[in-house]
Amino acid sequence: MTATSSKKPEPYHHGDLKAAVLKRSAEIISEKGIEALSLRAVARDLGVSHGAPNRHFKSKSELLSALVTDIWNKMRDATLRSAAATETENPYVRLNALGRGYLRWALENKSEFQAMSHPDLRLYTNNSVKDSQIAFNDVIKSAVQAAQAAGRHADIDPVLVTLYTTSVPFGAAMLVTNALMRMDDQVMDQEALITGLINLVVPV
Amino acid sequence: MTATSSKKPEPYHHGDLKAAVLKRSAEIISEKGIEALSLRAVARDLGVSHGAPNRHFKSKSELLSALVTDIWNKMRDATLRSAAATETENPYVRLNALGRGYLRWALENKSEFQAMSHPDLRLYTNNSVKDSQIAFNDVIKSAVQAAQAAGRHADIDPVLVTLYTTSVPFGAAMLVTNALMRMDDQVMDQEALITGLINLVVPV
DNA sequence: CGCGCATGTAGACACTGTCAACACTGATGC
DNA sequence: GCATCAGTGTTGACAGTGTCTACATGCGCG
Repeated sequence: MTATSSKKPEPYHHGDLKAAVLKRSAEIISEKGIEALSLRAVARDLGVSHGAPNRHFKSKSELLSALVTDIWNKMRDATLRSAAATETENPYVRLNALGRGYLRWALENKSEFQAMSHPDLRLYTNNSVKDSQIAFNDVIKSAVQAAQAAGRHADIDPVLVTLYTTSVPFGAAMLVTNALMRMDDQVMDQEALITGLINLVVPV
Repeated sequence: MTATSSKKPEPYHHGDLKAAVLKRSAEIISEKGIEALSLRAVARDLGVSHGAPNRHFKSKSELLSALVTDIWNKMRDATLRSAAATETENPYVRLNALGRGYLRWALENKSEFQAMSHPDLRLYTNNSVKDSQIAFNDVIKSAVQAAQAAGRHADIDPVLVTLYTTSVPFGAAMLVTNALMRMDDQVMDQEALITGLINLVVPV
């Protein structure tokens, strides 16, 4: 029955179940989407009893929060890396690169992106998730305001400009990954779409 | 026990259970959000056995599809009404009004808007939902192309321009209704936000 | 060495969607 | 006018879920 029946007697304590649960959960989300994630399924996959994960996560919400916090951070890193790669101080170029980096990450990590914005997270807003969101939003806000200082929509309420600037890559990612918008024949190359779209919001 | 115990003997057949289920489901979504919707809860609310709704909806998915189709249509009507109210043929003004109408509807019908874009709908794409989406997207696409013909981003791929134009109201609605973006102190009047935001995408 | 606390197990509970077997009702065909 | 039968509602079952509690185990610290 058990894979390691002869060699290891499957030690009573897993060793690092918490990390294993997080890892396997992330895999399931990537492979089958966040809908397919269940505590019991993860426990089964790890050859552990159904109640074991509860020792490490008081609720499914808590597990989700941990996962999504991690996803937010990975997204932020990818986005910032994309901006850093331009090696510029031109705020337009930087903002443009941030937008492209964000959108590219979302399209290439569809499941994670969907998990980030999953409605289940609305119910029990963990603070760590909120903190990650705020940290990322602050980065964007700064970049937007730097561009404003350089003349982009200089005379408009920064809150409005930030919302506008954020809405495009985010909204496009949602529309495309959720197939809410029919992309006729998607003959368009993904990178061309990313560049073309972001250029409409932040011309360089 | 039953409310009408003496007068009506609670007839075996409900009369129009299908409509009642749809109505009550829509109410639940509006009041408590789509997460709180369960077939059994609806059945309880209607004083009917837990299996009864299955006679009218083979699955929860089917119920959701019917609900969301209806929501899409109501959203489309509200949006088109907003555009019609301008009584103009200027494609810029019309497109701007469409954007404002869409965003206003989303903000004022938060639960319905969230239901429209709920990931559960990804699983089993009913055709009626798809048709409603396509019908609405076609309207938007036409309006966008009319504006292109009048000079707005005239030399850019229409697919790109449509995605861009749609992303702003949609993305903003998602960000605001899901509280994914921190709206600092939302001192800003809602109508000012709507107008200001849409003016950034479709200046008039 | 022994004890305590963290961890894992096993079972129970309430809830969900879905299905099949049964019951009732109203309309249709004769 | 009556039998039949499709439509509708009921009931019970099943598998699955998250969460809780009582119990078992074993690691590490005093």
